[in-house]
Amino acid sequence: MTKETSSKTRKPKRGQTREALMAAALDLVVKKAPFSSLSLREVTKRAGVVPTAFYRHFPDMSALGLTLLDESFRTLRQMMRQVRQDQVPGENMLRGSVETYFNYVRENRAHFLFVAKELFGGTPTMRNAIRREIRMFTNELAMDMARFPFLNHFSSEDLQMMAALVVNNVTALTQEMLELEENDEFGQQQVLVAAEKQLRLVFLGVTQWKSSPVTT
Amino acid sequence: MTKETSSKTRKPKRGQTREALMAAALDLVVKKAPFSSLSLREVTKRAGVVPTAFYRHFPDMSALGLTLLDESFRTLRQMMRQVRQDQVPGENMLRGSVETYFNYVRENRAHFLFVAKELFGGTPTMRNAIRREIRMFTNELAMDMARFPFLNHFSSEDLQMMAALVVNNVTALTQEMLELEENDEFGQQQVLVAAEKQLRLVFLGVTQWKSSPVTT
DNA sequence: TGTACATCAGTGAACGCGCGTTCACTGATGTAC
DNA sequence: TGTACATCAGTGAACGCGCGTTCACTGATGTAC
Repeated sequence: MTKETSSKTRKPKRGQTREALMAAALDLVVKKAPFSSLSLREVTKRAGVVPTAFYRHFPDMSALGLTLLDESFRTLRQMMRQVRQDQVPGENMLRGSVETYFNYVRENRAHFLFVAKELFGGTPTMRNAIRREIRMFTNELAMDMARFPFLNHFSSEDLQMMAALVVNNVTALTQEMLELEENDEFGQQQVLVAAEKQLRLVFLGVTQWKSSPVTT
Repeated sequence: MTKETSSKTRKPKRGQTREALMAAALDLVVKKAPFSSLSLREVTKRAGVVPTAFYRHFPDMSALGLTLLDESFRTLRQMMRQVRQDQVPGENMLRGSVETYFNYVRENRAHFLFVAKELFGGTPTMRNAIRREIRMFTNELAMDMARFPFLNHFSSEDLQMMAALVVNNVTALTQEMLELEENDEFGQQQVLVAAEKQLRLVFLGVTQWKSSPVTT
């Protein structure tokens, strides 16, 4: 991109193995164990290369892990943007956001599973990176909320608290969703409905907070 | 107990190594890694016995893990009973329950950390056992809530949903608490205050649910 | 366009290490008479 | 109380295995002139 790609065909195999390694690791996380318990040899085996080839692309496994984390976060942020962009004001705004979000979870199951398993089982570096991202997520939600007329008189502490409440729940519900089999449509629908109900209840609480006026 | 302990001193070393193994594993989980990544040799080393001694007490590591899980759950249930028992009706019932609960978390940090790390990173057996326990916790909370006069006209589905909302949040806040250093009194106090605020907001929502009458 | 050279990605042998598990053992503790 | 025996908990040597990492290598691809 920067100073390559000059003449003909190019990059036929360029970075292909690197991607294969990442895909292999993600694959193993989904169908086996948390990333932290994968071995370098295991990953290279599934990627179809010899163990030593690994070092051409990453200094060690933890570097691969951080790259995967980065990739997952890009997915997450993209999702946030889409949820915010797709949202139409009014009655079914909440339903729409919830549906968009959980569709994203389903489509990026591997990344979400990877993050969920590292959130507690990973190295301190991983855990901190994930928690930082969740905090950013919470902050952005608080800022979004501040734009609503019936919310903008709350202190920023209260908005943070409310956003944290929502994020905590969505996180828990996401984990619940990930525990279900990929083809368990019924269970997934149930989680979605529960999510909507719970969030609606939370927003009912918000309208009552500090005896602020009720809005429909 | 059943047919032993007949004559003199007895059990000077009986079961002592077994306890040492469990304590060693718990200890390693707290200060190092998730249980699933501990090795048998590592645990016996810390317990001060030779690796082969392990087999006198457990068939393998996963058996030790399940025993630890059992022990942790006993602690958890004990806590639930205490929260329910200590609770005085009225204004500060919520505050009291929250404080009792988080004191328990602090006093049983090792067990909670163990469970938190296994909730996602553990074997399917472990994960299922933990989720089953959380579900029981939710059910009992729903039943407790049904006893309150201003709640007992809700459908049991709605009560379940509300209980799940509370449990989801308390779980998330517990994880947040466990991420803090053991001596970070200030941070812990902050989590506790946030927990109280969030739960109060949830109960505000509950009073509004399905336009039921508001009670103070 | 053709040739000579540099860079790069993947190979395969080899290393030392910690792992789970086996086995025959030892010595302490408990039991029977 | 004393002796003979059984049970039990911990030992230490040994095994085969998968691990991360090193190294010198090979052949393909890209670059300079």
